[in-house]
Amino acid sequence: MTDAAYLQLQAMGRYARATAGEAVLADGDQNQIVFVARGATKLVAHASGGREQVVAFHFEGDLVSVPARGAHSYTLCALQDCELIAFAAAEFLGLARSEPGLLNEVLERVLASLARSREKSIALGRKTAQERVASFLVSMAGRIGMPQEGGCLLHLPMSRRDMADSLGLTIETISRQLTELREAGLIETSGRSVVHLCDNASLQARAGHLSSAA
Amino acid sequence: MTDAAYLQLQAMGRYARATAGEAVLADGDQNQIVFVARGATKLVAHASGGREQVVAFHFEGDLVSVPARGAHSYTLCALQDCELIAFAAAEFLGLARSEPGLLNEVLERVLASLARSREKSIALGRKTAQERVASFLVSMAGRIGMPQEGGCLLHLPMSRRDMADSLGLTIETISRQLTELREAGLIETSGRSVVHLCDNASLQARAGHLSSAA
DNA sequence: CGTTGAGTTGAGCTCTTTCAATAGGAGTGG
DNA sequence: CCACTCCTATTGAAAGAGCTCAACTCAACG
Repeated sequence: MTDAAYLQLQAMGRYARATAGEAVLADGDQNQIVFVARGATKLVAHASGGREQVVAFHFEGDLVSVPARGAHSYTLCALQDCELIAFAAAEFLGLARSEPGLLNEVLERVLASLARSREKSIALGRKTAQERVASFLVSMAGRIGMPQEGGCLLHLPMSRRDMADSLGLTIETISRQLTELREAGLIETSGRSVVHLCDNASLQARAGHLSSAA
Repeated sequence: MTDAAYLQLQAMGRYARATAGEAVLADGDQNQIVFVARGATKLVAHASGGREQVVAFHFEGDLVSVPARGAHSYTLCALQDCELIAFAAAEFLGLARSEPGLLNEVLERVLASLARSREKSIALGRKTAQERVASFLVSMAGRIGMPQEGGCLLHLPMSRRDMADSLGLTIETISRQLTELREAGLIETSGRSVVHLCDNASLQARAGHLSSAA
């Protein structure tokens, strides 16, 4: 990227800090692009009747596309203390047009987001509660898990409610499924947010993933 | 776009025809980008146990990103007779890098796909059967509906099974909900695939959409 | 060390699914 | 053009997965 472009980017980006639990960006009238410099966030969609759906989680280094308000409204919320850089999507893409490298990078990240969103659709549309929870753990392990001998260690920054709102379940069901997975020896838990995945292969099987041979 | 780029694009694109019901593109080992020149398609994800989730529908002029096989496999299927142009995503993006206009166009379409995918997540995660069907109709009306005085006319190219697999329901539930909407006077149906939306406002209310005042 | 909110566990209920039977549409061949 | 057939869609009754409501337990923090 050229220095000039970099400066422009800095000029149009709004830097923001947010403390855990805080709404960073309420739904506006235009699309936003947000870069998560530090921390973790959730993108929450609001439907009628106060129902909420967590549409995506984001971690350090992730890029988030926050849609303008339409049939539903969206809010970006901090799960932990965060540092964020927000851009109006139109401006950002206008600049990026003259910076193919940047544009390409953004496109690849957006494609990855799309792929994750589709995986979520599969879970929400066709999987049982247990499969959803297992899928969630496997997915999180891939994004923020710390590999250990004989497993993977997870520090989940989100609450049971966040998981429930992400998986289309209730907190009670999340709790019950975690208990079942624990009793099956697939995971170990410690406190509210630490999960140790003991048997990734079995977990993937319970996640309803296609076996690679299929 | 330059002529040279256009020629390159033509050279790397694979043209394909498909008849209704046919699988156009089984899951490969690399991402694909497909342009729907004519017809309509569905992108189907396969989970264990033969379960299928329709992840997206596409119509004439749409661009589809078909993911490589991962935890689930994806198949692009023709709903009607189609003409398609398929690219290996890596090649396509390589060329697009030198064509910012093209890249930008692709990015905007992918962002639109992401937004639709998220709307689907809301439906699958937090909406009742009736709300899902109403949302589906409203969404389809926006994409392929023909406005009429006092409503909107829809020719749905997909079967009840496709709708069910898209909305995370069964064909029986789809049928029952359509009946309810018909009896409530919100829609009229004719044959298998024609639906007339009589009252868009009420339909949006039943879709669980946020009222614009909220 | 107590308080408070988050998480877990249990029992009954609801919405959607499942299973089964009927009706309807589209295409075919007489 | 109509009758026949097959597959899709509709409708009904029973079963099940997850939800709701309620009580209890635990962990973090002052």
